[in-house]
Order: sequence, then structure tokens, then C-alpha cells
Amino acid sequence: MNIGQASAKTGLPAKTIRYYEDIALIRPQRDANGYRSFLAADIHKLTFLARARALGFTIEDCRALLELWEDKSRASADVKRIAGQHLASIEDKISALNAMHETLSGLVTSCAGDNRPDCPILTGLGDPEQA
Amino acid sequence: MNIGQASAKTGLPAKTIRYYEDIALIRPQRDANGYRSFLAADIHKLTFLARARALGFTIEDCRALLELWEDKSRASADVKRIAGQHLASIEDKISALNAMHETLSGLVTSCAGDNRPDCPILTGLGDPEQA
DNA sequence: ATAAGGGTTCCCGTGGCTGGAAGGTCAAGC
DNA sequence: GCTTGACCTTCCAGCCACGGGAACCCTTAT
Repeated sequence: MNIGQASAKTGLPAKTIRYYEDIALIRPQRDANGYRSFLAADIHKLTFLARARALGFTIEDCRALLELWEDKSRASADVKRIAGQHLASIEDKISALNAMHETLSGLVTSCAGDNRPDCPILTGLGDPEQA
Repeated sequence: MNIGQASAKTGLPAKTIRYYEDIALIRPQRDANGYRSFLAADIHKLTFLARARALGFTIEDCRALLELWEDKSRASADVKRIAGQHLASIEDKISALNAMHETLSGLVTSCAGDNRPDCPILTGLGDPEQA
């Protein structure tokens, strides 16, 4: 299977797949003409990567997870630890965004949004006390 | 005021302040010895930037907001539009993170996390149907 | 005179790709 | 056989918003 088909199967752009080979997440074989040749196992890995990335795991997380994935004798606790840490970092990000949202929506609500220049958003941004 | 004091006043690293000058967000004067000299207006701008960045506005958003901030005849609607768009993008990010969180916490919960190799997290990541 | 603690510029690296240039390969149509 | 177009290859540059560190200059205190 060529890279185009692999891309279609996994939903990953060809560029991304090449990049994943570059950083040694996958190691597809090569045909005589130099084209990458993707086997079922490669597709499976790419699907795994696509999904893990979509869940926000970093590339290095993915690398670790892929290793565990291939290690049939892994302890599920190892996997759970990585996933748990990532879950915590997602929670942190959500909290941070919620805080931003609260502050900003307060500012936006208080702004008339008309032709006049008075704008509590700008005032609030300039003077933290007033946010 | 030198860059160190400006940094202390605004909470922004000196590196960041130099970067902001580089990309022309601020234009502090220079002393005879070549040191940057920050006036009250510069500090005010930096404070504005620090706060807007903390709320997740991009640099280009900040540039636009700063322009409006300095334009005493601006319409508050212009400011509100930028802030509203950013608010919407924050909401998008929160939704995306919540979706990730839901999926991932489901996987994590279903994993025993012991010494056995069976791990629904890895299975779920490999096979989307089973997530 | 020297040492510490400012400041300056410059260039490289980050993460995770994405775009584009320059060129090789393959299948189809004339 | 030749061209066209779609595919594939490598490599280089750029994105965002800085941060690290080198190499050097300026100021102040001892």
C-alpha cells in the first residue's frame, strides 16, 4: 500500500505520515522504486497514532504508548499512568480555559458594542484591578 | 526605567519584552548607552499585553487591540468583535477538551491498572469502534 | 583593577506539523 | 513512442511565541 492509500485509510495527511517515519514512530518498508510500502501492521499503528493524537497525547506520549502497545507483557498500570497524567493535564487546561472564559465573558458582556468609544474590555485589559 | 525594572513591574520576562519590541508591539526609547528606556506609557502597554496574552489572545489580536486602545475615537463594537471571536474560540477549545476528557476518562476508568497486560486503553486507541 | 550584575545583539531550538520546490515513477490515452 | 497528469521522493523554509545561551558592553562597588 502506497502512502496515498495509507493516508486515505488513516485520515492522516501524507506529510504527517512521512514525519512520523522521520521521527521513527513507524518504519514502513520500501518498494524497489523507493516508494514506502505500508503493511497492515503499519496501518494499525498509524490508526493508533491518529487516535491518540486526536485525544491530545503528545508525540512522546504516543511513542511510549506504542512501545507498550507492542509489548505484549506490559502491565496495564504503565498505560494507565500515562493516560492518567494526560487526563490531569487536560483537566488543567480546561480549568485554565474556564477561568479565561469567565473573565473574558464578563468583559464582553459589559461592553455596549456600539459606536461609542467607551469600552470596558480595553479598560479591563489595561487595568487588572478593574477586570 | 531599564528592562529589568519593566520586567519586574509587568511580570513579563525581559526576553519577551525584547521580542515584543522586535515585532513592533512596543517602541521604547533608548538611552545614550543603548539601553532601552521604558516610560509609563510603555509599561502600560506591556501590562495590557501581559493581561491580554494571559487571556489567550494571540499576538495579532493583541496588536489589533492595542491599536484600538490607542485610537481614542474607536468604536467599542470593534473591540467587542475581536473579544467575541476569541471567546468563541475559547468555547471551541473547551468543548474539544471536554470531549477528549470524556473519551479518555472512560478508557482510564475501564483499565484495571494492575500487573496484567490487558488494557482497554490500548485496545480503545487501536480500535476506534471499541472506544 | 576587578568582579558582579545589569544590559546588548545574534542565532538556534522548541512541537508538530505544513507548504513548496525540484525531481523520479507510473498508468492511461493519442 | 510520447505526453499528460497523478502519484511518489527528498529537502528546505516557515509557523507561533517565545526561551537558552554565547559573546560582548556598561555600571557600580570594592
